[in-house]
Amino acid sequence: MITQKEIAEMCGVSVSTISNILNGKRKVSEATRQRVLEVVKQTGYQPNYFAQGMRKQKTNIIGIITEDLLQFSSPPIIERIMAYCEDMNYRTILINMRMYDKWKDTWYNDEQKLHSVLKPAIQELLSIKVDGILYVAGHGRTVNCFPDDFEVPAIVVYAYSKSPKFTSVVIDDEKGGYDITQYLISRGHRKIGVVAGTADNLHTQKRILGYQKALYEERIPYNPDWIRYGDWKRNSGYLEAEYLIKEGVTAIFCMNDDMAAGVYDYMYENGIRPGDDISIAGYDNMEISSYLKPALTTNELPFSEIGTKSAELMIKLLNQDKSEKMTADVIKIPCRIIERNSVKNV
Amino acid sequence: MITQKEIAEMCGVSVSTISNILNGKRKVSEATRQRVLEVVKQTGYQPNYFAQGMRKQKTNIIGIITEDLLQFSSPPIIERIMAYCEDMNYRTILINMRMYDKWKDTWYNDEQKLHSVLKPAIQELLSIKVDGILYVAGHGRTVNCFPDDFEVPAIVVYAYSKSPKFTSVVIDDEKGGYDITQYLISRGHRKIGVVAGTADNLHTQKRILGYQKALYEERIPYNPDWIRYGDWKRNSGYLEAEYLIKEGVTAIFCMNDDMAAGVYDYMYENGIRPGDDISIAGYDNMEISSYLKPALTTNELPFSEIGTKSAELMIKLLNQDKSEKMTADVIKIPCRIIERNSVKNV
DNA sequence: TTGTAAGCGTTATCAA
DNA sequence: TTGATAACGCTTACAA
Repeated sequence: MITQKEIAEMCGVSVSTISNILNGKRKVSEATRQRVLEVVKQTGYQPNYFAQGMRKQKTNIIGIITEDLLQFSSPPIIERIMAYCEDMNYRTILINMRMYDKWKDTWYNDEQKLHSVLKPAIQELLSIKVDGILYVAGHGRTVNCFPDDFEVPAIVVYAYSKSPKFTSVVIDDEKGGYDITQYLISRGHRKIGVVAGTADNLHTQKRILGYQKALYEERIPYNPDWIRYGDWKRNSGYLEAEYLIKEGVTAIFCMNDDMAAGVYDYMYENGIRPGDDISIAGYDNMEISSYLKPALTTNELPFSEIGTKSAELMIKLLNQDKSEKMTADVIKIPCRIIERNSVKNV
Repeated sequence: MITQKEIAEMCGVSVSTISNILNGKRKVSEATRQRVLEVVKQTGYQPNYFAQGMRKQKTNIIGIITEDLLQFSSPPIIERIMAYCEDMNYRTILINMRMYDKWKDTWYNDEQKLHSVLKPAIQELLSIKVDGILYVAGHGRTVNCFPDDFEVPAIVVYAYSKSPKFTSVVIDDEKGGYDITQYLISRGHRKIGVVAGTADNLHTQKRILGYQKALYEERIPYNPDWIRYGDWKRNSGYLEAEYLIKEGVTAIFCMNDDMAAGVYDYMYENGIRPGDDISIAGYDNMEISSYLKPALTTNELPFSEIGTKSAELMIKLLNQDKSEKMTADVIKIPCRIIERNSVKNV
């Protein structure tokens, strides 16, 4: 690994001159500049980030902490964060806490478990002197990741920050629920059942709010019995379909595609044609939604936009004056309806 | 960020004493040891990895370079690498080259494109003084990632290293093709068609070899016309199904689940019952395989094992004597057949 | 048993 | 326009 010292020797100048040239800091004669840059190019010299970071106390590195890399939301979010940072000449460093591997699904609201792995992760990033930290949640909820007096710029991604000191970037679930319901209504449906997620889930709650809002705006009465809570799994779509169909709904809004598939299952088994007889809308735009027959109309999760937006905000945070302290905020990214063939006019 | 110097002051000893205690290097009086460790704990002191790495020229960090984090193979492989390294007290650092984002699918055999991003990535890891590098390919093939005289321990994961100097950890495709064919034969099938991947693909070629071997062992004549090359997409399963079925095969081995789904499509459209009338086996064990009706028997890709094995080899490499130079090798990890309902006895 | 000092590769300050 | 030197936080050889 070639160093500035070696370059200096090869050029017959001092290391500070090399450093100055590389950083464009001071006036240097064009002659030496050329000579040095030539050697730098030839040798393929790369600065040592460790040494740089040590000296400058800032590294141009942005730390990313992910709750779980295997969550389907994580890779696309992280990918876009990395892309944006790369474009802006920042490096990234990723710490994967692997919560699911360690605790299955018992950690969502267990602060103790979370902090037992989060604290070392943060320490590591701090010790490495990252310029900022992005916390990428793997499960949407309100999460307490950073202490209120945290000194490094930090943003919470795909979950709501408990502390109002930190900006969160989240899915706009209320709008998502609203849009889907609105879409169904625009196709003439007025009796719309819902296969919701688990009742304690934030996504579930906000999407229901959106559903209510859309009904309200159209002056359609809201019937709480038509909200059926599932567990996000295919079978709970199957189970709740029966109830809703007996209630006489003309459309069913499922809060994920798997449960929508379960609704299809029930319909096929009972000679009801999805789409033609009863309309169905899903959520997530997972692979399965295009495989279903008829292909499922669903709401696409905006992971890429969430990633890009988060990185963008972080870099903005880093480049602002300390004085003008950007106020923390909750940034909501809308979903996009993917129209396929499971919703028909009534 | 608390440093050794501050700890030293708080304890009234020198920094070298602190360092020695922390690294268990030299004899230190139990009294001071206790005192120091107490303060360390209280302050939550964390060593600065930069400084450590600079001084020691070794960091206990393993670099991971991934061709593309969004490939479905990458996250599970990387997850297991990270898990194993964490267990063995190594940190990891991930560089995502994002090849697909940059060049769609035109980069597989374009060394120029590859090296334009790989070289800086390697430089970065080198400058950071990682102890070793794992190269995680996103597309199975023979790849030229490291120069022959590369000084840092390196392993190629999910692809074959062009240079024999480096160990590769790959899927055992030949065994995979063999196992599936063998399985079909054991169910009484003797006329087995294949919907293969693209002809120039390494996975395709090796799986065909396995197919041939299984036929040969059972003295079943090999009919090259029954190998139909697709493009991995669902529709090519649909297209090739027609030919194979007209040829009178009783079973079809598809080299991925998507193409198997295409075969199902053709069968449904033509009143042929998948499983009952003609048996089907897939490959990959993607989500869709359990959704198909009947659920698809398929070969699971051993990403976790590949990840674990790679990390294991790396750490073994790092801990061996320089002298006994472990010989580079090609480690083949077998797939596992997931039996579902698409294969019936004939 | 403990401390001093040099050095890892940079950058910043100051002097020449 | 350039160079010497100190400092960042840590480890280690050597001295005490």
